[in-house]
Amino acid sequence: MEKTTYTITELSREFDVTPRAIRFYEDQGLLSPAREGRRRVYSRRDRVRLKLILRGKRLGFQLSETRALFELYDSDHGERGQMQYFLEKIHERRELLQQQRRDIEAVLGELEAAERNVRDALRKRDAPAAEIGA
Amino acid sequence: MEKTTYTITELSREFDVTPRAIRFYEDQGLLSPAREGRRRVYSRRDRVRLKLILRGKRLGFQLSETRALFELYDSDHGERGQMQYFLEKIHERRELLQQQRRDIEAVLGELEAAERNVRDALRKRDAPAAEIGA
DNA sequence: AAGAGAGTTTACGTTTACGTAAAAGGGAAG
DNA sequence: CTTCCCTTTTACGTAAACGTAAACTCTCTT
Repeated sequence: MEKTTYTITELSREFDVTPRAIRFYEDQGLLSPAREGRRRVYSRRDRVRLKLILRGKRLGFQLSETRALFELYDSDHGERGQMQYFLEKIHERRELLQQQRRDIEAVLGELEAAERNVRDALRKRDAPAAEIGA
Repeated sequence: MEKTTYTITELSREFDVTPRAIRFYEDQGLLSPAREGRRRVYSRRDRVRLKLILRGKRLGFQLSETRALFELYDSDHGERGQMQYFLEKIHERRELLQQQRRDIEAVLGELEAAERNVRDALRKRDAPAAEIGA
């Protein structure tokens, strides 16, 4: 059987975040785990959301932005206005991500160039005689 | 002739940041423009650095991290230890960027799927008769 | 019964990256 | 000279995302 519920410490270990952070995401309206008495019980849906939150963070999303996307996703898909709005948001986000990807390509390229330079310099140190051109 | 110096407002307009931000980067040791009296005069090197700072920001670098990279880059390339350290930093940074790129691919994929869903839903609204299957 | 260990609430503290306002210094235009 | 505009310095303010500490509550375990 696949695991179907999680405690806060399980999730915090799996994703390497503190329980404090997870509770904070709940405060901000990004998670809403069930309760068993006072204790929080996380479903698989909660777990997926946590994963999405963290991925969003890695990409520079603010929590409020991620929450807005969740709300849009949960909202009434029948409302035409909502859907158009959602499409706009998707478009904006895509532009940002594509810019980010270009930035990454640029930096990766520069890193490679820098690495080659350093390696060359190291080679010259290790075989200084070669510098004479023989 | 290519432009060779810039004022703070020129740069702030070109890159769409406030002068306040540019001065702040200087406070943090990321820029060190010349002075003409009290006024700041930015060279092309300063301009390049500003561009790099902003790109770093888009990728989630903290200013302190960008500064560290600048310092490494400026530092004594003759010192073997420095060079090894630089290579390590490059490696770390590359791993992070590659993870980020994977995140972006994932999100772009999800955005596409979400967009298709919404567009389908819109089509069904616009041609409800087709739902019957005729 | 008593302690250990995890989880909870409440609330104040902290860091990063600037925003914003106040006060003052040129310089160039009228 | 006065006015206007840009720039500078100084300094306090702020939002986001938690960290950290205090004081409880439960639930076992010994």
